[in-house]
Amino acid sequence: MGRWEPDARERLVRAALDLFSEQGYENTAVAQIAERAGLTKSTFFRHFRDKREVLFGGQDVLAELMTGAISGAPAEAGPLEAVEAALVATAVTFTDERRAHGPQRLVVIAGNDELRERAALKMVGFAVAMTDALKQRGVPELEAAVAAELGVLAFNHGYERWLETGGDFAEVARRTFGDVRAAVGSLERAE
Amino acid sequence: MGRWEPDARERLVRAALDLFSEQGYENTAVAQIAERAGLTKSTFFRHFRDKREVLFGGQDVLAELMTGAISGAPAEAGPLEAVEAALVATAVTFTDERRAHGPQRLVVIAGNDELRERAALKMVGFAVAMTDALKQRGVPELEAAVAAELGVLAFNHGYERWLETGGDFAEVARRTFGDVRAAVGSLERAE
DNA sequence: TACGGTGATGAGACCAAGTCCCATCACTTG
DNA sequence: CAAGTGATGGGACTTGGTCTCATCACCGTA
Repeated sequence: MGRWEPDARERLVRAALDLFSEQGYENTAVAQIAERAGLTKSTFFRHFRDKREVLFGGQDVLAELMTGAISGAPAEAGPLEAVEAALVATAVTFTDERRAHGPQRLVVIAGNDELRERAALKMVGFAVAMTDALKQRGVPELEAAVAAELGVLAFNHGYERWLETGGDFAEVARRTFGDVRAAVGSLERAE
Repeated sequence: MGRWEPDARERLVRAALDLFSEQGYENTAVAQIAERAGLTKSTFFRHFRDKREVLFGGQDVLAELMTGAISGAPAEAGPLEAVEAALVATAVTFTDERRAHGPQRLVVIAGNDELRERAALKMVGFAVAMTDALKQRGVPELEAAVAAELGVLAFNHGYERWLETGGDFAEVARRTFGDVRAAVGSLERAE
């Protein structure tokens, strides 16, 4: 796998993130990102399906980790325990490097509709993946959907918490999921 | 408000829906949709923000109905009751005409990533709107988020059910939301 | 009946996203 | 050292989306 300047993909991500922060997402052309990374437009689209995807690389891995954890959970585990295992399983991808540009990334995404749209699709993807994995364990459709949705909610809140506080993501995820479950309990008791 | 051939907007929707069904979303150019509707590309983009939006018109009205119902719910109502009221409040928009092209619309959306993306964003929009409205009632952040998410889940399942069975959407929504709440209960009891 | 105002449309230039195809270059292997 | 492989460069091309200006139908008023 020959190549001259290594890490083309990461250089593109860095360049994109910086340019988006400096001048906004829509004022940045793909050609400009490629140029700053010392590459061309062609190469950019060889690494990323489209302009948005440069900020969402590796999310398919997360979905696989989640479904794997749910399928591999002990038979006695309930749906919510399986979902918690799914969240914990994603912790391996939450590296220091990822934490470094996380906040910058969130700001950029929040500031643009196209990017929020892509983010929403990714979350739906997680929910669908977990729902299917739960159904495969014999969990009824609607219970699976609810459990998965709670999991996604905890994942998002946990991610933000992790960016603020740092530490082990598995720990943060477990705590956040516990908070979500407590919130569910409060709702049920409320009437 | 002068105009010669009336209902330009609806003609565009019809033309788009038919063309998407016949040849697929990505094989259909905006110019072609406009042509079939007896209009031009310019006019299309005057009615819809982008090509996707032709399938999602009027969804902002839904969000307003939801937040309105939550804000207007009696003070004694718990978060889940308020969310149920939000779902019921959207029923006024579920007309026979909407039910007529609903299934066709769902098939088209399911067959294309861009459209699923837009649909996902709309659902997130609902969730955020309901969460904010609940927080304004004094519901804690996380409880509000959970309640809103359960509401969106019920809304989606309810919509599909309504397309299959017909009848009053308010009725279907109430029943579906009840099912979702029951599923939550099962999850809690499961461990 | 003639007039000007208003709102919706048509027409076309223009830019950037994304696709495609082919040439080229670095590096590896026999 | 030659052939092969994988990543890149470059440019043509289509289409989504924006923008500006001209045009047309209708409405109210004098």
